[in-house]
Amino acid sequence: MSPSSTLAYQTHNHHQCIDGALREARKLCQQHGVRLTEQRETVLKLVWQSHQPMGAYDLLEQLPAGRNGRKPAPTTVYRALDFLREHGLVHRLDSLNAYIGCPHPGQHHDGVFLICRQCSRVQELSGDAVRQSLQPHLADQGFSPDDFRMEVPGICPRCRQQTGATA
Amino acid sequence: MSPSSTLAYQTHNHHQCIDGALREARKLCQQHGVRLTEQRETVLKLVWQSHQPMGAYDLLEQLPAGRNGRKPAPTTVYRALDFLREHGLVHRLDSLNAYIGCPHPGQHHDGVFLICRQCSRVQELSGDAVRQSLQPHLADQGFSPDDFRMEVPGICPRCRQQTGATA
DNA sequence: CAAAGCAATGTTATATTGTTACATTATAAC
DNA sequence: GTTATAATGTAACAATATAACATTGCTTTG
Repeated sequence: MSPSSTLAYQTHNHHQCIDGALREARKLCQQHGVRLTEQRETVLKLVWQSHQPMGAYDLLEQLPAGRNGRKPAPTTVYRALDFLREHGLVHRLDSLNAYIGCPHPGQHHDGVFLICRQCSRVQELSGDAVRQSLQPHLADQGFSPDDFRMEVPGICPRCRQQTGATA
Repeated sequence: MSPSSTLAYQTHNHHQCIDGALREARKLCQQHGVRLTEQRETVLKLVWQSHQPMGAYDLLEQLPAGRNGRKPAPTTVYRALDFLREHGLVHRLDSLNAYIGCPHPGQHHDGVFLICRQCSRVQELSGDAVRQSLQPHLADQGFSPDDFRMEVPGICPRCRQQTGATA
């Protein structure tokens, strides 16, 4: 696991996160034989501007106007997000209607997302433990899962320190 | 765990599910000292008409007109759903923007929701196993979780039999 | 290179889901 | 009964997402 994947709740040089994400993205798209166009890369950069998930319309607002000088329409950003999600570069957080960059694209597509309800920063963990623990119960039910994504709201270490919250 | 909580993917007398849910709801509301008004009960019944989650506007369509003969507004159904959720009688499935009755209200508020992508029926399991398996990793991160709800899309035993799907 | 075919983007309109604010009515407490 | 509070009605609107069709731009191949 790359170092950048455990940094959401620590001070770190975020440029490295961004650069790493873009490098990974270019590599993966080349491997998959698909095009990381300028717009797609722009949206990916916008998603990666922080470890906080971004709404589609927030991203839209930040997209630069096209050559005609007009602001892009929602479709634009949704298409870019669809592409990035198909190739595992971005995740959608259903509990927030928001999107966040994947710190280790191409490795596994499951994941546990720790979402701080205070600062809204998100840390992605591997979903392996959850999958393991769940598998026997699913077998009991005869249920065949597609994936094991999970969103866990709570308080991150940083915010707990600052506010003194204990729960 | 009551028998009704393991029946979503089996043929069963669904009236028992409905009756049980209403009985439980009345009991719980009395215990909590809150009012299960007619509208709230109506919405709860509508949610429980099947093991398939219902969208808020689907519920709204089925709500009877008031004494003035006019159809209720969205607020109406959202308020009822908010109430039912606050008291653990109904869950919201974020991945579907839809609502489903809780088969064991008042027991635990976590849960794993198996969602069949074919028939869209939902089976709720206990979230204990998931919580257990995740706890050490959360401790590693210093993260204090609020809850452990999880939505797992997949294929239920019934649909797998019918379609021969293997994955 | 030119033309064809396909991928990506532009454009417009609309669907779906959910909320805010304020008025009115019903229930409970005194 | 009167008052306080909870519940519901009503109207407008905000936020998120999709559909349908036109246009532009790559890229492949003759």
